[in-house]
Amino acid sequence: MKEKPVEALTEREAAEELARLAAAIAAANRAYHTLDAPEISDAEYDALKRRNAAIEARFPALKRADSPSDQVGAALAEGFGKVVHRVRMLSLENAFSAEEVTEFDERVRKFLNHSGALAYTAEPKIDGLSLSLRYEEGELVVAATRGDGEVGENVTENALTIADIPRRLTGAPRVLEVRGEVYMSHADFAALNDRQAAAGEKTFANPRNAAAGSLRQLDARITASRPLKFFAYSWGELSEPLAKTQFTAIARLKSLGFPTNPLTVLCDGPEAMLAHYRLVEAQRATLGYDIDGVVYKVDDLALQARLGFRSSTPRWALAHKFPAELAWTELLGIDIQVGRTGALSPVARLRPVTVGGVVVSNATLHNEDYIAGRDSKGQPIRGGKDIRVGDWVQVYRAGDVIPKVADVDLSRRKSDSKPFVFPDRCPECGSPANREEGDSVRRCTGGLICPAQAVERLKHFVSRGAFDIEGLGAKQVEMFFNDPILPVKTPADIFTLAARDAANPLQKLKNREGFGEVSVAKLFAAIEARRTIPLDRLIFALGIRHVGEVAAGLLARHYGTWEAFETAVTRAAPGNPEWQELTSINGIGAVMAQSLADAFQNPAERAAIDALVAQLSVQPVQARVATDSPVAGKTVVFTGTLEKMTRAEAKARAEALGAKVAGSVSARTDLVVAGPGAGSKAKEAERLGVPIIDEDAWLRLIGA
DNA sequence: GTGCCTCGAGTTCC
DNA sequence: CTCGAGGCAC
Repeated sequence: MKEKPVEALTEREAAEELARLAAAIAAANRAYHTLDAPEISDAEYDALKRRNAAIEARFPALKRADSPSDQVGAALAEGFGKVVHRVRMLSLENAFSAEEVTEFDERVRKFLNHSGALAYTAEPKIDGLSLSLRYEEGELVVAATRGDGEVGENVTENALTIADIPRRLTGAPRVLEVRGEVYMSHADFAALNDRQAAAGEKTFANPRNAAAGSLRQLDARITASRPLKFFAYSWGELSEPLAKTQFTAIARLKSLGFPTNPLTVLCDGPEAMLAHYRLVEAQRATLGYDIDGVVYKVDDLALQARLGFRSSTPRWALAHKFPAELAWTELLGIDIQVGRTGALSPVARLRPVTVGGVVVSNATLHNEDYIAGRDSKGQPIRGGKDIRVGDWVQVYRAGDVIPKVADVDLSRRKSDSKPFVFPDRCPECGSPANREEGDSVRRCTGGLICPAQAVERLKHFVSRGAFDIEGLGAKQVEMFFNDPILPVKTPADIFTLAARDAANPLQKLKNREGFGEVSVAKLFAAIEARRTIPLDRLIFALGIRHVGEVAAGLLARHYGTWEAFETAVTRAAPGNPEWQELTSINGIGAVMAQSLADAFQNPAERAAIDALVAQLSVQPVQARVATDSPVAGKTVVFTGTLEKMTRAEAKARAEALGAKVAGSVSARTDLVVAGPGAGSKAKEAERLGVPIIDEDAWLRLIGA
């Protein structure tokens, strides 16, 4: 692989490469220590470690929690290496009705400004786990699970044991990432469970869990003994296109030796798609493997490219799900949980029941209104039936995951049952729990006084997008929160843990049950490493209401430094210049601005924030460095008629290249793209001296 | 004011 | 994963 000099790396490239190096070094370690068969030479291994160290030296903020430079070459005791997907593995938008399918087709055609019918592929949606197989020069080099879509787990050894997956391809593109689903057939699942039971091992709840559990075995020999299968249905990075259409691309994958689903067909529009859905549904029981719906994709790959992606799903695909499985059970009780924002969430405790292959004993009841049988607008749901303890309730798993209560059997309701009374005080701290006007949730007003809120905020603080401290997860936070010797009540306390432990000669953390010398040293090192924190992570970690990961990123990029951010939000009040600036940030409105001002202007909250920041070195964040696109960071306005694409499409493409698309021309506009019929906006641009180009020039500029 | 599109927050089970 | 709601474009 040709390497870019460390000096020339962008931050993003550096982060990606550090992740790749961590995975490569971990894999080499594992191969060396556990398999007795080093895959790379010592010199190559040293080169990887040197490069890793060089990149870390230039970008200290990017140093990973699992950095290889912190490891002494020891084999990783557990876990798989990480793989950064070159092309993200996305999820699909879901639909549950025929109406939503026709709407999908309309939306796609509107986006493309396509008046005629469009062709789509339709195929069964296999209920397994997705896998990405990377082939280089025809050799399988990496197999990775989906993970969170950005980073998956390296399961190459395990994937190589699956008979359906070719090790070697002939006539394939130089780089080819094949994506598909690993699954287990009903017959194999039943036989496996029989074997497991006979051997006194645990059995699996359903084929999907069995497939997932089998693929994620640390010992590949166990995976080899499990009857896993594979269907290819998509692809990631390619060195050259596979075909011009989805349907022929799948045929190409088949000819390369991958199993593809025989129920994949080409449809000329929504009616044919729905007909195929009904056909697949009718055959569902006899297929011999689990499916949970039908997937539709725009067939023309050029059109797929034009449609592009939303934040986490492609615009050109839709998963049409089968109706969820339902089950009746008894509602044993209703508990109230308190979240980090103080939200009181009711949870149903159920007599355990199997729904869709999994035993469910808890289900969400959303909020007060849901239990009462009305939605937040006062409209009756479930026919206005309320939910009472002791009722027989119908449960399903929304999206096959989250258990919910769908219905109540009034005929089985006991005559002495009483409506559930939602508490108006926090069950954890006793503070009043109020509902704000127009809000559907009741919130504890205790703030930091409420132990439940305090501990949930700490959990948020150490969560993945925030400080993400290895060895300090939700469980440990809860333990330290209640610990009499080394209490952690606020985020700042985390950073004084090591010093407090050192100052206590008698009851050292390392001598406690569940801790040892090594794990304590690792924990303290992980905390130390996070003393240096990028501004965006810090802002997110504060857990300010309405300010999530994305908003935190916007704020960090706008203000750049903690000092600038802190000054601005401390001063911001409706109408003043700081407020104006804050709300002028695209994506930050009045609600978020008020929430930020509230947090920074409340003395107790402010004290906690100041104590925390005093412990940290906050890394400034540069305004988004220009990508290699010529329009990155530029503000563009489209006006007049666009002939080669629709407005929505032009906007999406421009934004994908890092440009900001505005609706009106101002002094801050960098470029106006004017089509025929452009009127006042073009005139305004002329007056302000903003460059104006036509659509063709725009397309050339962005290299389309 | 209305209608997208995203984001934020809360949730379950393995 | 889903719901509710914030933010913004039309």
